Amino acid sequence: MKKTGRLVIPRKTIYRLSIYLRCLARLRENSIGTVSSEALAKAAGVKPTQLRKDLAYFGTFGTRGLGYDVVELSRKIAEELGTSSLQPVILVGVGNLGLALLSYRGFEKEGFEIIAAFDAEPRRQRDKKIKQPVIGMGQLPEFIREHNVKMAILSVPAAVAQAVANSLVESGIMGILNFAPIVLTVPEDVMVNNVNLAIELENLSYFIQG
Amino acid sequence: MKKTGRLVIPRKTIYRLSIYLRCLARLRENSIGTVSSEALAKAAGVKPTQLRKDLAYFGTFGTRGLGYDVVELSRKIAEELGTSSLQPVILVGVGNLGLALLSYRGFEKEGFEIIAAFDAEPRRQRDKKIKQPVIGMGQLPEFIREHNVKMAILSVPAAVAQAVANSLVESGIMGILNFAPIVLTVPEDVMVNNVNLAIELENLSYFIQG
DNA sequence: AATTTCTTGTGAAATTTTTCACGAACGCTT
DNA sequence: AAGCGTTCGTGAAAAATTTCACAAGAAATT
Repeated sequence: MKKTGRLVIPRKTIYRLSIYLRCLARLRENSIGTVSSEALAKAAGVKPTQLRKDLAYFGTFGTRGLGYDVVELSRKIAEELGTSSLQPVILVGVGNLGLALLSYRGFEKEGFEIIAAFDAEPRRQRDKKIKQPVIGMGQLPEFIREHNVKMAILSVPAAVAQAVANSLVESGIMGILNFAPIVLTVPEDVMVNNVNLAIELENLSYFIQG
Repeated sequence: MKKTGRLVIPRKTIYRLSIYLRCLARLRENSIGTVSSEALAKAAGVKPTQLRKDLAYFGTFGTRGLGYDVVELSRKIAEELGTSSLQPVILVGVGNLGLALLSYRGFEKEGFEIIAAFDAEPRRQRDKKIKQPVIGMGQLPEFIREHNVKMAILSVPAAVAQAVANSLVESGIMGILNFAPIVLTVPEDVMVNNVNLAIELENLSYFIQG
């Protein structure tokens, strides 16, 4: 009963696949060769059946009675996520948060590299800790096309976020990680993921006072 | 048909309430006094019926034929979220990301203040842009109790995240905004929100290459 | 004040997501 | 090689969430 036709995988499942991948990486570091759905699910904070359902969307990799081969499963998930190859990313908006993200090196070891930063006032390049060039907004479209960049981190003020997003999309950006606290309007085939730290804190705040 | 007994409001709804609140703030800045569910929903990126359902969880505030009073609805949502009062927050782990978050002033105007930072090596206080004191981990429990802090931002390396989380919980922290790329195990009444920027990028990457 | 127009609030339907339950497949032991 | 104990894969059930459809209520208009 193997379906070769690619099913649509829910967004939530994709998120969880990323989590599984990180748990598997830790297992691999500890030289663990095989893992059951129960153990991996526990490490990922989900139920075993959910893990198995998630994997079932794109194949069957386990061995009954034994579990999953850690290396093989890692490879399959990475392949499905398309994380195998490095993705160049640009960052737009070198304010407080933008600068913070640039100085954070955590992306690199996960397969992403911020290759350049853009700002309306590029002379703000005062911070020595960042290695990326800070370029004026005028050169943004040209840079995106030349380097065939598909993903952008948007950390500009809310007031200009939509305008900048429009420009990004026009130049060929297909995915935006948006830190501006507004809902961006983009064409259907462009993907936006929102991150709003204030909302996360607000959310915590709600649930802890019940 | 008014229910006085408090319904359990789904987590997703709480997230959206935060979004509505920000949209309403923008309307207020523009001196708009009244808004329909259709207009507000569009600004928030949801369907009108969903907005109305979300609000219905904790009351009925609209006027049929007219819409919602922007100021009143803001107040009601803020009240429901418990955002009315300032919440003190601490940050643990002044590495790259932690330092980045400290220098980011975006929380303040949203009702949260990072009152102190902690690190195993507090002498890392090299950055002049941050105003918060960086304190040794030894004083963490004492500080939490003395200042009655309930929320913490966790930006330590994955390897020590669980241990630090345990210590936080023991000292009385009830909500953790976790940037460490592992799933924390905490008591049921403690809330954890995970933020993983690499996963967000990975997720984008998946959907743009379909 | 009656009528029209608009927009909310909500029960019901539809959809999505999660969980359950169990047959099937495999390794291990005897 | 037969039997036992695990653990996967998956159709079906359950739960959660979203959307629909429309009655009801309020303002605006004539």
